[in-house]
Amino acid sequence: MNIGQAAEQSGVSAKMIRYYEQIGLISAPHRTGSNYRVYGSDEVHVLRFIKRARTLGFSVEETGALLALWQDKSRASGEVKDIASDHIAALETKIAELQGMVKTLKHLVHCCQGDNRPDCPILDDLAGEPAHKGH
Amino acid sequence: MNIGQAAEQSGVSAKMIRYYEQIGLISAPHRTGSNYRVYGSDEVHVLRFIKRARTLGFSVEETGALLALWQDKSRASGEVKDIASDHIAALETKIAELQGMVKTLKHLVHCCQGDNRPDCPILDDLAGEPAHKGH
DNA sequence: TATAATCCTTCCCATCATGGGAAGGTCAAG
DNA sequence: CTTGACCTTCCCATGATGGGAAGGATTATA
Repeated sequence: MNIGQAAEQSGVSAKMIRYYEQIGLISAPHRTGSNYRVYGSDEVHVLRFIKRARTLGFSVEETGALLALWQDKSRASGEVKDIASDHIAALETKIAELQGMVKTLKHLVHCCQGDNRPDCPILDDLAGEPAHKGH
Repeated sequence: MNIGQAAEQSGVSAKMIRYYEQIGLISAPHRTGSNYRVYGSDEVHVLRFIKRARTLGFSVEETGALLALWQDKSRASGEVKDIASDHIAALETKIAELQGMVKTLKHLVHCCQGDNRPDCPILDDLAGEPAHKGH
């Protein structure tokens, strides 16, 4: 199968398949006499694994670690659990950060009249000016 | 004041100040005879505004729009409110997405023994295999 | 005053993951 | 045998930031 089919079956674009090969995440496939990459179901399976990991927010580097563990028959599941747990913690930190932003912005929007007057507490906040009215 | 002081007083690195100038977010400051950039308190005020907006997760482009509204005395606060509201919606979408990832990962981690046995439901999920045990 | 340390300047490169597109070779169907 | 769809490699762009080199300017110290 050519790279186009492999892309379609795995959900990973042909561009990205070549990129993953280039950075060593996947190994170089066989080539036809005319230099086309040839993939089989094993390779597509690997690509699907990568796609799923990326969808779950693992970085390419983390995905590589998970892939190595997946392909290592004698691996210990503890390592995988650690990677996943670390990733959960990182995601939760990010979520908390975004929630902090939302909270602040909602407060500002709530204070803002949103009419045609130039007075705007959102801009005042950005400019570092003290709030004039509590709520 | 030189760029170093302006950076210190605004919390924006000298590198980024030059970058913001380059992309037109801020205007080019005066230069000394020896080609040093010179900043005053007005410029620092602008940089603080930018810093605050970036901290709240606005993109540089959005920050530029807010900056223009801030500097436009006849602006309507409704425009600002719209930008902020859109940004809140985008943040909330992102948060929901991350929460979805966390939920899936927590489920997988919960199912994983985390011991030295090679059996690992997390990897099985990534590989697209059906789960064997409910919970 | 001479020299060293600290600043400033521009310029290039790297990140991370992805896409766009050009120039050119290959293959299959009509 | 032509046409269109595919493949190849190579370069460039994103967004926001940092690193670092090479060289000029200023400031502090010996």
